[in-house]
Amino acid sequence: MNSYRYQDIYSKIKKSIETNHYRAGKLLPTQEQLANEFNVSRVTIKKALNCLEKENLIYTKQGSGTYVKPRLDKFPDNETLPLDYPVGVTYSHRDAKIKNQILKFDARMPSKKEKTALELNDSDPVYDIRRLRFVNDKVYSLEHTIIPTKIAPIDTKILEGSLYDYLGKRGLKITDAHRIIQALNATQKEAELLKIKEDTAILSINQVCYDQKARPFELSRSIFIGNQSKFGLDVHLD
Amino acid sequence: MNSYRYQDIYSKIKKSIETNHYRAGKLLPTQEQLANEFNVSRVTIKKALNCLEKENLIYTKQGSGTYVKPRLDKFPDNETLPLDYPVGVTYSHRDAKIKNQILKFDARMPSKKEKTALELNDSDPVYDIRRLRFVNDKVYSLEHTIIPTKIAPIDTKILEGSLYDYLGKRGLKITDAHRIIQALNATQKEAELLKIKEDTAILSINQVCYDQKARPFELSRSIFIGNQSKFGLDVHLD
DNA sequence: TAGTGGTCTAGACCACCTG
DNA sequence: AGGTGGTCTAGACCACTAC
Repeated sequence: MNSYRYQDIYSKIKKSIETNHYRAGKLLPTQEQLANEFNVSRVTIKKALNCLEKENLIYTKQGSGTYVKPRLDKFPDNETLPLDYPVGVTYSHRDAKIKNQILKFDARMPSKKEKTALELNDSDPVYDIRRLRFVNDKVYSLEHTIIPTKIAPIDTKILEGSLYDYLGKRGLKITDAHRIIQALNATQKEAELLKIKEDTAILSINQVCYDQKARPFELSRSIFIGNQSKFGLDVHLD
Repeated sequence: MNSYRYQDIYSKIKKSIETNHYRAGKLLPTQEQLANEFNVSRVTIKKALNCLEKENLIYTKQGSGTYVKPRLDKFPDNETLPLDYPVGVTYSHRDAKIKNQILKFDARMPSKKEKTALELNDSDPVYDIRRLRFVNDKVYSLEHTIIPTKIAPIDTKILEGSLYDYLGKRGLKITDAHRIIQALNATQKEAELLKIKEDTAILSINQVCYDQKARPFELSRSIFIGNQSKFGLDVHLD
């Protein structure tokens, strides 16, 4: 029961915006009026409005009022994948048929770079995983993942499903990720695996994942076929 | 004078974290103690801490305390460009020598797609601009920009500098941008302009920019040479 | 059970925009 | 000048963690 007053109010106002009860570009009632309507203090209204503002649904102008933002409709085509959410295919293609082919599953000691990036001790081994991912039986991406073995025991069965779901169930939550994106020409080997011609443009995403305590727990590189994958990103500047 | 108590406290605590007075991974004083120390109410402390949490410098655990996050050092090499800030080169390469070569500067009526995307009336023309951008005398990117003429008068002089700076001075602030990123093989014409071989991988960024009222005011496509440009992104999930 | 962060109030004052 | 959002207080109670 995650039931706080401000969350309740937040949901109700949000619904009112979505159902066009509060019209885009128009003023919301004053915070005072809302406070009366919901029988709470103005501070609580403000908290709810702050959530809406963070979600880009409204904006406030001091001395003038609170306005509803016109709806910017995200990514209408399901082809476009959000770049600001976990890379795993499972999150994006909810309704599609996902398959993972495991090309490599091994454990070894980390390289110097890996040890540094994952903040490991000399005694900590890592899993070294390569997977080819299919969406609706079509080759979709190639992933290389490094995870310390101490994070969680992993087997091939898990790797055929969603790794993030598995880790999530064990209490490990991704809260931050650091990504580096680059366009490259596919090497011969990459092209072979992705069933494309050599030198076809691919999108490469290097990622470090962090948990809530900012401890790194995964290092990965994913590559996608350029003309088959679009990534979208909504930037918000303060 | 943007001087609020919570901002002041925010800055002071931030400095204390940066100077390692409050150590990474360790507990901060309780909110109560901080409230006494700064002679404010606990609510004000909380507001300051919320700002720090939003910036990813601390995290709170109910019933336990407030912890300092280990520092994740952004993008150490200046090669990597932030993907969550304006695309313009001027923002990124502060210390480099920037030059813009104008390939095309024209005004015309918008296409149907452009008219829709920019929410234009039948009578609104747009500027159609193509620029080749150089960093330290090296070809860096190719940009195609569409801007309604009613947004601001633009001339070639302005286009040789930073368009965003110019628009900013006129009171137009980018607050949101919607981007679509894709890796592609350069066409013959693109390759020629960027002085690369045909089919070299390029990174394409399509962008719609919005002002504070969520009104679109710019449509652009920028392409970058794949193996010369890396883009970075810090993702934060709630 | 004790201690910490999370929420909420009622009222006050400040900063800003609009007529 | 009047009205709106932004900040701040002092105190209360709730929810969670750790022991």
